Amino acid sequence: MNIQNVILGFLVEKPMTGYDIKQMMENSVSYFFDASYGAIYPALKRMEKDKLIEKEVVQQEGKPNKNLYVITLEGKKAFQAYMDSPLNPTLIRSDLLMRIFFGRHTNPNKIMEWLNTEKEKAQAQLDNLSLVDKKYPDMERHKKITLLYGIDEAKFTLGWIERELRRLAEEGA
Amino acid sequence: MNIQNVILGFLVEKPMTGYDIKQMMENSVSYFFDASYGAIYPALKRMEKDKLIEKEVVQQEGKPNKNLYVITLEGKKAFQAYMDSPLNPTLIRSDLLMRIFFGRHTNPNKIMEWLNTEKEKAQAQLDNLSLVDKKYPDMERHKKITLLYGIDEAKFTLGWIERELRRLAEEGA
DNA sequence: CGGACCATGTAAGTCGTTACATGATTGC
DNA sequence: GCAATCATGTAACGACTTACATGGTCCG
Repeated sequence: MNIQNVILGFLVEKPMTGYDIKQMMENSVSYFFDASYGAIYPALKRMEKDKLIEKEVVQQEGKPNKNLYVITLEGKKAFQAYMDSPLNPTLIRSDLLMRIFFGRHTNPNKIMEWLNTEKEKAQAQLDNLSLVDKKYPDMERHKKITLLYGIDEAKFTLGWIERELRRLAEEGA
Repeated sequence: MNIQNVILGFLVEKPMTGYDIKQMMENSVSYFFDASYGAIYPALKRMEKDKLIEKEVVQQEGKPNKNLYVITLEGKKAFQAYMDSPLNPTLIRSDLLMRIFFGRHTNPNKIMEWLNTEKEKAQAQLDNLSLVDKKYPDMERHKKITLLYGIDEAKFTLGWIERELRRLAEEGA
């Protein structure tokens, strides 16, 4: 999976601008994929050149013009090829776990700080996704599956962090 | 967190070769960080040039020579600087979730295939980590915390996958 | 005698990120 | 008046991965 596959996936569902795509990603897949504008815009250019998508300039009053991208037949085929290709392994890179792993070379307070930082993030994630879930009760089946996964995962992470914090507090006492 | 920080962390604990470091990573932090030889060896060279580590060539009989790397005082300081720097956010990139997200553009069988592929991986992860846990009962505290996290996470993933598989089977029936 | 393990390295390519650059409107 | 939102883009750089290259020992 790369940025191109993801963009194709969104454009299969409806035409969008680079800006739209970024917004979409942020409030739907951000907890398992993210991309910057610096990745999205060049990708769109490349894909247009490769005839996977077509640009349609939309004039707007009081706003800058938009480049609305529409997927082509070739683009749809490329997306299908991605969906038919072998599954790529999940990538995880956790600075928190790495630091805990080397935790004996720091003081316990720092570990608690890290855990608290991460706890807030997990809580924010949980709140945000729960809100999305409430806001769109008729969400498409598959999108809902991943959303619920995100919620479950945030709860799992939160639970783990809280248990660790409690343990560290007890040991410190 | 980058490869250099991680290498420094290992070398703080004891001198190692590039090969050792790779082995270590594979059976301790591989479920939240991984690196290839193509990343490790160049990093070691760079770090030696930067005086963070020193090379000691070890002659061996019947085996190729080893480059054993020892951390310097400067290296230890660099590691401490890393441990004192702000925590970096966890990075997750899940092809499985992305494909499920776009799952309505494929057939249900494919989704079950993906889930089964991932289930086997999670099971292998769980078995492997459980074995490590059993094998080293006196593991250093912090390393054990991350190991137990890995075990819990694998169980969580496994549970989720199994629930989804059951749901899909029921709906398909 | 073949595969697994030990051991190190480079070159080319991929795929991004960060920072910079621009500029209008809307709401507080 | 200032921040946020809308909207697009580039240049420099970073941080890898993959494939290639080499070669010895140990075990079944």
